[in-house]
Amino acid sequence: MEKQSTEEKIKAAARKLFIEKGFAATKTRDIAEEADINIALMNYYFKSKEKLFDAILEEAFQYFPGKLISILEEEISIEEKVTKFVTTHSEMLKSNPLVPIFVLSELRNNPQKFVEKIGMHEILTDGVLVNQLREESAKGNIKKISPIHFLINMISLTVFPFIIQPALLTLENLNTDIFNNLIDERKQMIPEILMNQIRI
Amino acid sequence: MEKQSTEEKIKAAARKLFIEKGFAATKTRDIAEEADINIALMNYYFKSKEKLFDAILEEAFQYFPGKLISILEEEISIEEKVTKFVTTHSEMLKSNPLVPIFVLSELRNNPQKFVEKIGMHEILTDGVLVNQLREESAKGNIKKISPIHFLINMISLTVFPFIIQPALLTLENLNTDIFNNLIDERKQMIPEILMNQIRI
DNA sequence: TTTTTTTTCAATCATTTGATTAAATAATTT
DNA sequence: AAATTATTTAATCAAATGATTGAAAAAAAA
Repeated sequence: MEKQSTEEKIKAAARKLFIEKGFAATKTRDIAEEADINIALMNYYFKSKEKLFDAILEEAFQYFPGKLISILEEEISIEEKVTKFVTTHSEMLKSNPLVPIFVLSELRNNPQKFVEKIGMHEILTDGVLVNQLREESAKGNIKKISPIHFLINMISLTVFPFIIQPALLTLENLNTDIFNNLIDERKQMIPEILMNQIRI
Repeated sequence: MEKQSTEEKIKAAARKLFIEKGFAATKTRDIAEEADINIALMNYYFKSKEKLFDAILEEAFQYFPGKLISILEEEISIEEKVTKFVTTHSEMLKSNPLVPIFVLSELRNNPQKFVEKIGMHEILTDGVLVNQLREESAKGNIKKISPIHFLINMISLTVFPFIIQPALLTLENLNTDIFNNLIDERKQMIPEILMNQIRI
């Protein structure tokens, strides 16, 4: 374990707590304690709790969605793309299972910000996947489907289990390992479901 | 508009704000202002902010999931059941579109409570739908499927659009009417997807 | 080494927040 | 009407919270 800079310690602690409890429920003193630093240092490095939150969000947005969106833009078949997207997304979520709850609960404060950062509009109108779905159905290779429904279905089926994960894990016969097994099963199942729907 | 009792005014205001902003971000003074009452009345009627929250949650749980769970227990075919469940659920969510974000973001504070209230364990082990899926696949009428995946898929596909609704509504070409149209389309689409998956 | 700059700290500030009090008003009972 | 009970209010409290200060310590530059 190499020594972290104070700035990194603060970010790591804040990231953990914001994700676990949300912005409003995370107190500056919680962050200071978790990071094992003096409260004043939080303001010294980040000016305010809000700016710290923004900094963390900014970083997360740089890494997290970019990787997924680039998959949507690859020039591979729809089936390959769906499989790759769902697999990659599932693995990312297995490493960061609390992220979906965090995103959805902060979404209500500033939905615009999230939409812009992800580039949702472009994905839905000009994205390669959207065009593939249009072209292939025009050629008669797949059933006609509304791209927005197809995307919503794909993301719903992948993300939602993580949203209810805290609930599922309270069941006696369900622990993290079993949950992750379910997710692995879904990496095969979800593409099958989606392709089933459009296969002629 | 008939006159509301003070207690009802407080509950209505609190319900609105808790759902919009969550527990931690909703301040007692916000509730008092929204309800147009003196702050002391909140404590007079409900003792504390937390007890007020619990009272509202209690009421919501009495109404909301009960109706859906009873559908799962009806003695009708799987296809009828899925269609009825998804339709009813969608209509309920159209009337209360912010409920999923509220429920799921408060879930992290006390997942046990939610699981118990819904009776999740019973649904997953002894529920009529779960048994139907087992029996029909044993008879060879449908493909073998893990009931937990089937339920997760059904609920994911229905609920998730409402989770991203605030984001979707920021898009220029998407308003509430168009969103509700999408949901209506999904009332047909989701049962098709689910039955496609298990049809032999 | 001395000076300067950067980083850290304990103490404290001002505001916000959940809650309470005691008095005033309204409603109900006798 | 008088007495009693229930409801409402303005004022206030104590704790929590986000942020700041000025001095001390550590690091870097001269």
